[in-house]
Amino acid sequence: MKQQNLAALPTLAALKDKGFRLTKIRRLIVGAFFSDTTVPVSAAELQLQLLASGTKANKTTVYRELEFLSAQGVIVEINAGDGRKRYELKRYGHHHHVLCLRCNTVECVAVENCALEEQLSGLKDFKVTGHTLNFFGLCAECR
Amino acid sequence: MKQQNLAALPTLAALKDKGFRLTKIRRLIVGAFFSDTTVPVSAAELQLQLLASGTKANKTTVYRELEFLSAQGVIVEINAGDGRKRYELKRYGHHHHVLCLRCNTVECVAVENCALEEQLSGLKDFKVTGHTLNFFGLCAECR
DNA sequence: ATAGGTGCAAATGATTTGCGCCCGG
DNA sequence: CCGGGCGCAAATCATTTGCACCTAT
Repeated sequence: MKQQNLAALPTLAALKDKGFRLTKIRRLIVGAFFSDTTVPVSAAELQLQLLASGTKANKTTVYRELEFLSAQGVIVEINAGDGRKRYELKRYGHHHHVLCLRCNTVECVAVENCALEEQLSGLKDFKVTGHTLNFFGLCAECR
Repeated sequence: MKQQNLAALPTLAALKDKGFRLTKIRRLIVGAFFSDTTVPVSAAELQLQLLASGTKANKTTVYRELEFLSAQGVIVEINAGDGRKRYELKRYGHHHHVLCLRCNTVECVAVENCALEEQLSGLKDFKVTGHTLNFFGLCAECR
């Protein structure tokens, strides 16, 4: 059972190189992000995933690990606008999100010809460093 | 002092026509949205504005009024991604927001050639009804 | 008078923090 | 061994809800 999530290994090795420990929970969480690369997860969902795979992790620990992995640039925070934050693996392909207004699930999408930051106007002295773009609607099941 | 916020009067009249009461707090809140049309406000900020203009309003009342005005289509909810919701007057000119990462202020901006929803790809059966686009960066004071 | 509004206090829900114990290197 | 990690409980913060009182119409 140790051979799963090979994709996570370089990231784990990098963390270790930086002097951080590779605890069981950390391995599992990083592994989870690498095994499900399509849907951003919330802290609670991640805690449930761990539980489902047989590991009880404290809520606080999950929050702290998400904060840690964000700080390390492994994952990024997604804010869907419903109360909870979600996280996904940081990947350099730029993309955006689609949210179902009924069931609150989040999907990733691409936008063609995305050069939004160059198209801003009316900005007085504002240094833009990034953006988020969320689409809202109804997913296949909720329509 | 009764002649201020003339711009709010049609909206107030419309609410009255629908059978809702024009209480002092309601008039003041609608008036506040019409008098400062540039910056989305949070519930707490709005409560402070009322206080500053001499009216004590309960936090709960402010939240309920914001919910009410949203439901009536007078204002719209903006989610900046920091914990708090903000609201601004609903206007039909489509625009987006710029957030300062340091002081969390929000400004409104226009994006040229904005046809985002037509540019989505890879969406399986998702019915898109709207979007939010937030830019992040540093405002003039925080740079 | 009467339904819509308001205020206060308590509940909720997500996230954070303090602190002592534990374990990976 | 020892500092980073972990769990538990309590604290925060924004927002919501229950309930009794108030007031615009």
